[in-house]
Amino acid sequence: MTKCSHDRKNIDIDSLNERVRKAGMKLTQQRSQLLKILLHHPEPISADEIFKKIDDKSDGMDLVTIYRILKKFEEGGLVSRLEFGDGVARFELTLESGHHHHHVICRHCQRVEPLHICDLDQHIKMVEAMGYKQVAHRLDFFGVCSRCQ
Amino acid sequence: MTKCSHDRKNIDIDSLNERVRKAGMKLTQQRSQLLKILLHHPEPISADEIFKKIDDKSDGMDLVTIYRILKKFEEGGLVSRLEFGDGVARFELTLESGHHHHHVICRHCQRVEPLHICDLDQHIKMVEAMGYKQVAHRLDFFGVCSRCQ
DNA sequence: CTAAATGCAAATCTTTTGCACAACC
DNA sequence: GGTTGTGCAAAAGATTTGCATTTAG
Repeated sequence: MTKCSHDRKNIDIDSLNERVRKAGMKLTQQRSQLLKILLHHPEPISADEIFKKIDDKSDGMDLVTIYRILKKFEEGGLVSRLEFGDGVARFELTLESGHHHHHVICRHCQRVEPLHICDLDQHIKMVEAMGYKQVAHRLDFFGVCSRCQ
Repeated sequence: MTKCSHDRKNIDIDSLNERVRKAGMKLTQQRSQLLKILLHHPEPISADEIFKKIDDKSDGMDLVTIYRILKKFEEGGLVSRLEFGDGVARFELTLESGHHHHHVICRHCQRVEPLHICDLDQHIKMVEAMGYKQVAHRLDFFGVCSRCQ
């Protein structure tokens, strides 16, 4: 039902690296390392989680650097910042060409699953009718997943 | 178009106080003061904004107390916690009996406007079909409001 | 009276900033 | 070579916790 893993396979490190350069950023060892982690992580991941993943491999990269790269990548449109309400920002690769999805978050285990439907045209039209331009939206579902019930 | 101010008038301090007691909490001076502020504030408001409102009147209540009350109120279902992505949690009174609304946030001035339509039945059914129980959702729109364009 | 709530101080957690050094193009 | 990025230390901002004192019921 979800196309997540399928989509993910269509992104490779090379095209990501190219997107870094296209955005006018230098491609450092740290940045490609971070891209690899994002690419292979199935769910939105926080700066600290990334840091711990790297730390385990005694292959240092500073937490500060992670924050800075994530901010740069967000500005460059490579990653999207998500907040699910627990005070920690999580990040995921922005898929190409307007691919757009939402999230289902388990209230119990915090696991995140993507939801690949989005039919909010009438909502968006209404917001535009209220006078807003450049309307974007965020839609998340919270529930208790089958494993946690 | 929005029913916000209308709905708000239908809530009075007395019924709020009653909800505090029903939730098994003591009704302190600080709590009813906080309720009044929430009642008369048209948009979701942060703990610090509440603190400053009170501070202006030289009528002290500790910031810590505000955080503690808001957490209690959230547990008791009196207020809803919202996060719009700037790292600050904002709160609003939970309107009674399933009244449900969303938000339109101006990317420029951060002003929040309520949106009183919600027609996501098919989305919710889909999430339930994925195995989730107790499905709730959050939908926010971001745009540039007419004043800021 | 007694459990619950508050105030104050200090801690914690996430994220940001300053500055010297290193790396990419 | 010069701009851009990184590491380290320290700061900043939001939120939480410990503990003694106060207050609602």
